[in-house]
Amino acid sequence: MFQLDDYDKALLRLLQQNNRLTTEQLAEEVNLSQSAVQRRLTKLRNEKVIEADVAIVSPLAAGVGITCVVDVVLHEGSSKSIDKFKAAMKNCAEVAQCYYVTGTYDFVLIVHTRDMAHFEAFSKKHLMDNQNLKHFYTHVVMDKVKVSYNVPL
Amino acid sequence: MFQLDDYDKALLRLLQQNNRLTTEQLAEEVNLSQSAVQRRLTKLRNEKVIEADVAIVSPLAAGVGITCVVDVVLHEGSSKSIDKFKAAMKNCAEVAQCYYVTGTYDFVLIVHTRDMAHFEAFSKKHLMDNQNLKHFYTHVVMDKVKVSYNVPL
DNA sequence: TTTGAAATAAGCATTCG
DNA sequence: CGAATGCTTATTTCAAA
Repeated sequence: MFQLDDYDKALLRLLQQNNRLTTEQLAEEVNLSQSAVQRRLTKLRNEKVIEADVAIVSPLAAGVGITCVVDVVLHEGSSKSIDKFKAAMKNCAEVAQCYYVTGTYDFVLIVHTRDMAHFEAFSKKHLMDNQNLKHFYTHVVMDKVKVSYNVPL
Repeated sequence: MFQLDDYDKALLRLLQQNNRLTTEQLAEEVNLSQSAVQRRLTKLRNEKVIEADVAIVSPLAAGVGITCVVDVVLHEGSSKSIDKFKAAMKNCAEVAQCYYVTGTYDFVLIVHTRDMAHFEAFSKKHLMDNQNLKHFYTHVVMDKVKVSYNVPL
C-alpha cells in the first residue's frame, strides 16, 4: 500500500477542498517547488490515492428539492436477493449513496428527488413494488448540516 | 434561479464524473466550440451551479478502515441544543456527513474512522459523553454499494 | 448580443543538473 | 530535489453574424 508522507497529506487536504488550485499555488502552501508538487500529484493519481476529480453540482440548481435518508429491511433470504437489490440501486439516478450495513436494517440510501411527488414515484417503483423488501423507513432531510466527501488525513 | 439548457446539463453530467477534461474534449462530446464551452463553464462556476471542484481521496489510502452510519436521537429540548449538536458535527473531521431529519430519529451521520478503536473513541467523546443526546444506533458499513455525490440531471 | 477563430497568457509536465 | 523550458490548455480579444 502507498505510504503518504506529510507533504502528500497536506496536498490531499487542499485538493479535497479545491482541485483547481495550480501546482504553483499548492507549492506555495506546502513549501515545495512546483515540479515536486507536480510529481507528487501524478503519482497520487496514478496510484489511485486520488480516486477521481469531480465537479460538485448544486442540488438546488439541478432541480433537487428533496433529499431523503431511507432505511431498508429485506426479507430473510439468499445472498442473491441482496445482490439484486445492490445492482438496482447502483443503476438508479435518484440514489446518490447506498450502504449495506449491520444492525437493525440492511441498507441505508441517500435519495435525491425534485419534490415529494417524485420521491413517491421513486419509492413506489423501487421500494413498494419490490418483493425482496420487507419494509422501509423514510426520513426527510430538513438540514444538510454537513455534506463533505472528505476523508480525515 | 439559473436556467440550465441541454448543453449545460450535458456538461455538468460529464464534469461530475471528471472535472479534468479539457474544454476541447468537452466541446467534442457535446458538439460545441471550445470557446462556447469555456464561456459556459465560467458562468456555471460564477453562478455556483458548480459549487466546488474537488479531488476524491481513497478512504482506504487515507487510512479509513471503518465507515459507520449513526442514527442519533436527542432529548426533547430547545433549538439551542440542536444548533449546538450541528456545530459540533461540522467541526468533527471523522464526520463526513450529517443530516438533520424528520422521523424516528433526529440526525444521521456518516462517520469515517481508522478502525473500531478509533470509532469507539469518537463515539465516547462526541456521543456517549453528550448530555443532549438520548441515544444512538451504530450501523457498520459492510459494503459501500454506491457512493456518489452526483445529482440527477 | 452571441459565436467561433486566432492570439496571448497561464499552467503543466519534462528534462537536466 | 529545484530550476529552467517546451508543450499543452485556458482565457481573452476580435471580427463576423
